[in-house]
Amino acid sequence: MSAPATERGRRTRDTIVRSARAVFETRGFHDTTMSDLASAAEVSHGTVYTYFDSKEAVLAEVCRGLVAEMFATIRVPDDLRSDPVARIEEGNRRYLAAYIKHARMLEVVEQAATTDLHFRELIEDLRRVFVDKATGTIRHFQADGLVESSLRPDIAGPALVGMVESFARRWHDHEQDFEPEQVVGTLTRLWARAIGLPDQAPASRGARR
Amino acid sequence: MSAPATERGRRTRDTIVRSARAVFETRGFHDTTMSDLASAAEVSHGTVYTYFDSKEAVLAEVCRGLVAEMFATIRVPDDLRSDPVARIEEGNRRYLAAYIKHARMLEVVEQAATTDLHFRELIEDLRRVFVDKATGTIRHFQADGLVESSLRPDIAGPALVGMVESFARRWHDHEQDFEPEQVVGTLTRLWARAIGLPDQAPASRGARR
Amino acid sequence: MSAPATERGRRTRDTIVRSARAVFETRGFHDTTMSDLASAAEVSHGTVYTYFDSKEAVLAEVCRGLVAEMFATIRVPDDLRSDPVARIEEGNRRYLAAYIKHARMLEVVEQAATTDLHFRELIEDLRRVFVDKATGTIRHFQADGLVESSLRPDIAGPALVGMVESFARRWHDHEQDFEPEQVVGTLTRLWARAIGLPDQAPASRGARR
Amino acid sequence: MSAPATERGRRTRDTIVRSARAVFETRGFHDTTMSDLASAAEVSHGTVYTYFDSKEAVLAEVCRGLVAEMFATIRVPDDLRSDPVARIEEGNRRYLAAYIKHARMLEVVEQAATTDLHFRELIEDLRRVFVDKATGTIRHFQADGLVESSLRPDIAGPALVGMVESFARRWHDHEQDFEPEQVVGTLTRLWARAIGLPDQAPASRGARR
DNA sequence: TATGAATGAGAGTTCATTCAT
DNA sequence: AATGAATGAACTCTCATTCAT
Repeated sequence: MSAPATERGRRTRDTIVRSARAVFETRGFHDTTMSDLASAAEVSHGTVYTYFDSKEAVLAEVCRGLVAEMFATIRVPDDLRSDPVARIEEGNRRYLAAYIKHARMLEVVEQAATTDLHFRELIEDLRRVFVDKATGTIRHFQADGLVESSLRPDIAGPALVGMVESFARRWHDHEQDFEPEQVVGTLTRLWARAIGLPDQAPASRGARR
Repeated sequence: MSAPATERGRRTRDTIVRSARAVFETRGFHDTTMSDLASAAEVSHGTVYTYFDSKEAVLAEVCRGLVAEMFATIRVPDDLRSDPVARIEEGNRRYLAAYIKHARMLEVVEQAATTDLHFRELIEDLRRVFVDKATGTIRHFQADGLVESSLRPDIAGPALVGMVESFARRWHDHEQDFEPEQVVGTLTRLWARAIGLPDQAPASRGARR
Repeated sequence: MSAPATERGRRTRDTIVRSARAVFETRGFHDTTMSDLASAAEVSHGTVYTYFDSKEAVLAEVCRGLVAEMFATIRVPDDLRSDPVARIEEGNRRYLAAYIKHARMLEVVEQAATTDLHFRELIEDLRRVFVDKATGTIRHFQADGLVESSLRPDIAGPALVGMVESFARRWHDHEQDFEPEQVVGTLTRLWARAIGLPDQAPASRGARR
Repeated sequence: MSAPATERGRRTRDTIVRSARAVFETRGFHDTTMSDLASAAEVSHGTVYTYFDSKEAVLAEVCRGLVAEMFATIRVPDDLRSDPVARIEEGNRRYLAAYIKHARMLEVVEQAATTDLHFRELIEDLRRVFVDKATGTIRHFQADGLVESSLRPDIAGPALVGMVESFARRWHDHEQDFEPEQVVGTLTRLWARAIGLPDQAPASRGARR
C-alpha cells in the first residue's frame, strides 16, 4: 500500500509526509484530520489513502524521519574524550539539543501514544536507548572503581535520564530562556555528582557563576 | 449550572463524580464518552448535563479531588527533622507514594491536557508546587552554606523534581517491581549528592547493599 | 440499543420501520442508504442509529413483520377438508396469495441475502417450513397408500414447493395477468398428479377449460 | 473500447475475462472491486478500463462465455428418442448437469441482477429458452393427444421448469448429496405425471427403490 | 430534578473512474 | 498498450449536546 512505483508517486508521498509533519506540529495528533493532511499536501482526500492506511500510518512515517534525525543529532563521536564527565557533558549537550529541536513532534507522539499502543512503544524504545546507555555507563564506572558499587544502576540510570528529559521538556514547554551552556553545565554537574564522580572543574565550564 | 439545590441533587452529582473517576481510569479521557459517564452513574444521559457543562467539566471536578488527595498524601509534617537529607528523603518517599497511587489519573489528565489547555495548566500548577519547594530548599541550603552558591537553583530544582517524577512515572508504567525503600534511598542519595550535600549514611538506609 | 423506553420513542421507531419497508420496496436493499431511511421517516440521521445498529438491523426488523404476516396469511385452518387434493389446493391458494402480496419484499431480502448470511438463513428457514410441510404431506399419503412408496419425498417435496414458489416469483416479476384461480387450479393439478393422486375433478374447478 | 487491435491486446483481454470469472465466483459481484479484477489478471488498474467500461461490462463478457457453455451442455441431440418421457428425462439430466456446473456463476449473475437491469434480462432470456421449450413440448403433446387439452401450457410450462431449476439451486446451495440419477428419475417422474403422461417404467430407471 | 429522544456536524474510509505519463 | 497516480462523491457511523416531557 505504501510504496509508490514511480517518481511522481514518490514525490507525492514525500510531500504528504513533509506537510503532515507541519500539520501535526501545529494542530497536534487528535485535532488533525485526514482532510487536514490532504489539503496541506494539496492532494485529494483519497490520495492520502493511496499511500497510507490511516492517520496513524502517516504519523508513523513522520516518526521514522524523526527518530533518524534524533539519533543523527545525538551520536557522540567516540574519538576523543576519555574524561568521564566530559563525555557525560557532551551527551547531555547533544541530547538537549536534539530534544529541544524535536520537542513539539515528541509532544505530538506522546499525544498519539495516549491512544495508540504503537506510539507508546516507539517512545519507550527511544527512551530505552538512552536509559540503557546511561545504565551501562554507570556500570562501567563502577567496574572502574569510579562509582560506588552500592549505587543501583537500574534505578540511577533511568532517574538521571529522566532528569534531563524532563528538564528539556519543561524548558521547551515554558519557553524559558536559559542559556543553553548554563543548562548543560548544571545538569552535567548534577549528573556527575549524583553518582559520586569527582568534579572536573575546568576553568572554562559555564555552570559556575 | 453545577450547584445542586437539593440533597438529592447533591447525591446525584457526587455519584457522577465518583463513578466518573473509575471510568476515566479505565478508559482514559478521549475514549470515555458522556454515555459512559451517564451509565456508570446509572443516570440518564441528560442528567450529567444538569450538573456539568461538558465532559471536561466532569474531569475538572474529578481533578479537584485528585489534587486534594495528592497534597494530603504529600504534606510533610514540619515538626521534626532538621536533618536536610532526612527531609529530602521523606519528601521523596511521600511524593513517590502519592504519584504511584494516583498515577493512572495523572496519566488521564495528561491525556486531557493534550487537547485542553485547562488541564495543561492544572498539571503545571501541580508541578510548580513541588518545583518551587525544591528550588526554595536548595536556596535555603545555599544560604546556610550547605550547597555551593554556584549551583543554579532555577535549573537544579526543576531537574531534580523531574528526576523523581519521571522515575515514578516509568516505574508505574512498566510495572517494575522495585523495592520502594530501595527507590527512595537511591533517589534521595542522587538528589543529595547532586547538589553537593554530604552523605548521611545512616546504617538503616535501604539504598546500600 | 433497539428498545425505546417511552411512548414517543416507540412511535419513532415504528415510523422508521414502517417507512423503511416502503423505501426498501422502492430502492431495494443495496441502493438504500441510512440517509434514505432517515429522511423517509423524517428523522435525523442519528435517530435511526438510536434504534438500529445498521441498515441490516432495520431490514431484520422489517423482516420480522414480514414473516409474521406471511404465516398469518398462509395458515390453513385444520378444521374441515379431509380431501387431500382440496388441502393441497387451499395450501397453494394461500401460499400464492402470500407470496404475491410480499413478493417485492422477498426480492429485497433475497438481495440482502447475497451479501449478508443472516438473511440467507432467514430465507432458508422460511422455505424450510413449507418444504417440511410438503414432504410430510407426501409421507402421510404414502403411509395411507395414496402415493407410491417408491417416490422419494425428500426430492419431491422441495421440488414441488419450488415449483409453486418459482411460478409465483415469475408471475410477479413479469406482471403477467393470469386469473388467480386458473393458476391455483393448474398448479394443484400438477402437484396432485405429479405424486400420483387421482384427480378430483369437481365440476367447479377453474383449471379446466 | 472493447476491441483489442493487437495480438498482445487480445491476450490481455482474455486474461482479464478468465481471471475475472474466478474472482466473481469467489467474492460474488458486489464484493468484487475493479482492483480485485486487475490484480487477479496481474494487470494495472487502468488496463481493465482499456477493454471494459465498467465492472458490469466485465461480468457481461464473462456471461457470454457462461451462456455459451450452458447451451453447449444442454443441447439435446434430436437424433434418437421419440419416447416423450425419455426426452424429458434427457432434458432434465442435462439441465441439472449444466445448472450444477455453473451454479456459482448463476448466483453471481443473480446478485448482479438485483442491481443492474441488464443482468436481470439476461437471466430472463436464459430462462425463457427453457420455458418456451417446455411449453412447446406440452403443446405438442396436447396436439398429439398425449396430454389433456384442458391443461394450461402457459402455466404448466414455467411451473415445471421452475420446479427443476429451483430444485437444482437448493441442491447446490445446501450441498446435499443426492445421487444424481435418483434426482433425474424423480423429477422426470413428477414432470411426466404432472402433465398426465403415462409412466414408462423402464426396469433400469433409478427413481424406484 | 430527571429522562431519554433527537439532532447533525463531522470523522474515517472505499472505490469506480479519469488521466497524465 | 499499459501503467498507476489522483480524484472526489458517497457512505457508514459516532457522540457531544439540546430540548421536550
